[in-house]
Amino acid sequence: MRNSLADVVAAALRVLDEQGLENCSMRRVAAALDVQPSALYHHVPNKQTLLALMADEIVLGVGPRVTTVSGAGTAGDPRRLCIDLREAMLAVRDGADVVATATAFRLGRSRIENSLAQLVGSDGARTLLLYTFGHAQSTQTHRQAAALGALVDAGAAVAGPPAAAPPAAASPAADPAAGAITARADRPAVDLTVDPAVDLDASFGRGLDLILAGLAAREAAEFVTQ
Amino acid sequence: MRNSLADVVAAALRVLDEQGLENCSMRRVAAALDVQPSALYHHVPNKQTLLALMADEIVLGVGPRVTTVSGAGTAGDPRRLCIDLREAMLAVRDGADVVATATAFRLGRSRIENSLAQLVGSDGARTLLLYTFGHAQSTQTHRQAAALGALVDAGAAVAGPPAAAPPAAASPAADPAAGAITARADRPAVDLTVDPAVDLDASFGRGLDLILAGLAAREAAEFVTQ
DNA sequence: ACCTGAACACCGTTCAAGT
DNA sequence: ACCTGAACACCGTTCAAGT
Repeated sequence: MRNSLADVVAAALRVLDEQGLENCSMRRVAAALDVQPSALYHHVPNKQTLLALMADEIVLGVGPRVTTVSGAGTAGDPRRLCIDLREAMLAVRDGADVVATATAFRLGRSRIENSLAQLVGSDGARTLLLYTFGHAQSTQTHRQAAALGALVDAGAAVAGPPAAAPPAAASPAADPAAGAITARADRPAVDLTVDPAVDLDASFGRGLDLILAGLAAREAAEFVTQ
Repeated sequence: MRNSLADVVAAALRVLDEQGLENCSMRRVAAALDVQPSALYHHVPNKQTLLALMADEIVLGVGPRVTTVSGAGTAGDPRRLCIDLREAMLAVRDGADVVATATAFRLGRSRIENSLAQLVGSDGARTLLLYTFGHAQSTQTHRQAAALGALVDAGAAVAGPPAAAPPAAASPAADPAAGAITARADRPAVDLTVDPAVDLDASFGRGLDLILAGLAAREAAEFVTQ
């Protein structure tokens, strides 16, 4: 016996984290295992299935915390669950895309959506889940773009009038009016990745609170109606 | 003069809608224009830029409705705007993925996020926007999987014990406990695409209302605090 | 059970060259 | 300005065959 399915999934996750989703090919996963590409098809019927298994692995540790210790982490906090989910996805490169896509297939039947549903009902669960996916995917894409832009941007100063929309990655300040202000300082553009105007972790928390406030308001309304 | 940039974008959108994102290759777009693949690079520096232009086109008509006619559509309704945005994305195959990815690059600077921000503030805007993206992407992926599963599923009845997770598209009822109940009726599984347990359009509306309720609650709280 | 080797029908992008 | 033709370094998947 040489490689197990678990080996394949683990190798695929390594490749994903190191090279990103667009470079996470069956051929590269095979290479990481020192094996021919065709060997993977003994373990997995196709790439889509492998991606689904990777998604399961990424969110494996995420679930309701049933530690009955009184204190910070109360049992079954929906806010905590969403934050944990987001962090698990952000922990591996392009993890949000992989998990969101795989979960969409089983919409309404995923383990995490069910956990959330027990805490806040099915409408609240789906809203929280899909908001979390949307925010995580945006965060991850935005950060990668910023990181890539920071590498490119010394050479990208003046390139002539762009006939249409400029390539997204090249121009951090996409607004043409702001271009003249920001462009062409001699200092390297250090703070692109940080971008204090958009602290995405804090932004996520505020959105979460907004949804939870909506749930609380609904509960209060139902109480009055009774 | 033969093809303009607009021609290229239009052709790309046609290919996207007919063949889906994974088949929307530069080579196929070129073929749709009766042109060599290399010709596209006269209009566009790379595929990513083309996708961004397609995204802009998909959401072109979406914006605050400033019709001052008293009645159904009041000026600048955030709920209407999100629904319009979602419908515009769902109207073209894989449109949600394309738009969500392109918008992530300009997070905080997109036209639609700004429109929303004027109505509900920046936190509310981002929450609504990213929830809308998350829900639309899930909806679109789920529907495509269901449609695909409906084609396959006659032959997919019994295939032996799946060592790990089964390919997502093949098994509509992923829960192993539910399998014995649902599996192997002689009738064709007609209602897979409809799936009344998950009416995703209504689901989206309820989540939207939840977020808007949270915003209203926050406003009320601030009013009290003053 | 797990893998090799070869093949098939594809990709995005570059570049010299044409009109 | 817009396009061709050829090339480069890749894809996912299949299939007969080996051990």
